[in-house]
Amino acid sequence: MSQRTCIVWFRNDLRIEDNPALRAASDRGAVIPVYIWAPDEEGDWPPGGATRWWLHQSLHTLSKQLHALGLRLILRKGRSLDVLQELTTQCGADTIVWNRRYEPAIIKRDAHVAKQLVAEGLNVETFTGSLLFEPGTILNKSGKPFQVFTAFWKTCLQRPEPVQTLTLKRISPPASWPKSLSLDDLQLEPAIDWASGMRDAWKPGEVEAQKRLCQFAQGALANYEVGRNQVDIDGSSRLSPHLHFGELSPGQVWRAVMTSKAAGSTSADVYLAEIGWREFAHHLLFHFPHTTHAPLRESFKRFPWEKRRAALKRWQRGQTGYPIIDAAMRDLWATGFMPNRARMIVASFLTKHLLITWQEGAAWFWDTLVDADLASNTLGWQWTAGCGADAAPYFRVFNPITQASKFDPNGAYIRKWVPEIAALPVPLLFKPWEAPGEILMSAGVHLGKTYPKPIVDHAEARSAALAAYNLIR
DNA sequence: TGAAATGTTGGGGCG
DNA sequence: ACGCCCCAACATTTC
Repeated sequence: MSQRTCIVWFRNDLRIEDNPALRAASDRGAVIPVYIWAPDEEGDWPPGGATRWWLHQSLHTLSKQLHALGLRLILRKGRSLDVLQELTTQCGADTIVWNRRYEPAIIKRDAHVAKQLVAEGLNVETFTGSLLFEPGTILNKSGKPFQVFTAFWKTCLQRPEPVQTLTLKRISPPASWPKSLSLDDLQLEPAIDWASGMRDAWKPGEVEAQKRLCQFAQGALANYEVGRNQVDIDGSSRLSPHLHFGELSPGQVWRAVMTSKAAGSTSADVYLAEIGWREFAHHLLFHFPHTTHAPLRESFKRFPWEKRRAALKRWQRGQTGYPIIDAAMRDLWATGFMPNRARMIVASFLTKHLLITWQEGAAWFWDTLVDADLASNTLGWQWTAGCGADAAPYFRVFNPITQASKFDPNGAYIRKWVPEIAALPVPLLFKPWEAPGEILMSAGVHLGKTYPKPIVDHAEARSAALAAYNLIR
């Protein structure tokens, strides 16, 4: 009697360890791992440039890992349902398994795919693989979704702890392998090579993700409460892209924190709460799928956003004349990343100083971040703009000078990314327009030529933002 | 997971 | 010694 054959549909779960779908498949019979490139099934959010670059590297390492287990990663592109149907027929597979994703367009697609496959007599099993808590299961006393983080997270923490880790026992290949495209056929990498900054900053893939997790849990975690805000030394974990692509499961992160020497400290709790925000974002998107493009708070539909093409471009390229903003935006452009503190500062600047819609900011982040995640991106931008769940009050306008002096006190971050003003001393480095002529001269800075004058005046922009927000109160 | 304006307090200089 | 003013430091409120 020939063994059963099971297709594992890999998506944002590009790992071997603690992978419920892969584990289930290996228990069922022979395993055929598949990745299908289908960007036009992602609704209004096809993967951006940085995401595609990362995905290429991550698929490469996953493929190598599977090879070491005696398997292959079958790569395909096209309509997911068509590919899966073709493969099940070709391989005589009777079961298709995957770990669930929660983006609105993907939920719809997956439901359709599952329905069709089941209608053909195939077994479909799906799993919770990228979240600690399944969306829809964390509700308040009246059975509604939480819109305030602390209440949400408190409820999560009362649930049984995620303690299990799934490991593979044995895994067997099918009798024969179906055809696969080569990774280059997917054309994920940029035609013009702009990714050198990303190559220097990142090592995608499960093995490196595990290393970074280990390093973080033994190192920066202990000082996370303070360190996460220090953009100059970067005390953040930098695990977000690994989590987004599922190279790590949140359960693995959870356990690494709980078994580290920092376990139980305030820093450990603060870090776990960040994992909690990730959960919160996914749950919110699940309950309020329209928030990817519309504000959660209805009143913000009336907000007088301004169309400022030129200003948007200067923000995107790090040419606003505010050093901390420009440093962060150039960091993003070069490395596909920005520390969370910097994200809040630049997001506040775009929406409040420039009065440009958060959707424009979200779109830019979507294209440039290696950790671009629809749920987190949506929550983050709506939070900053003041129109989302548990949002920052509308009158909270970050002062880019104060923020820089607090979180980049020596100016190291600014000097790294805005070298043309590096010779200025602090605190003038944070506000070059206040520097006396002779200091600018000796630092080789010519405002308006070698570095832009500020795009707006802070005090004026602040009161304009407050006035605009008053209109919709 | 702010910033700025306004209010209060208390030490020290000074007439 | 005393009151007055200045002002830094801190607290509160307002946006």
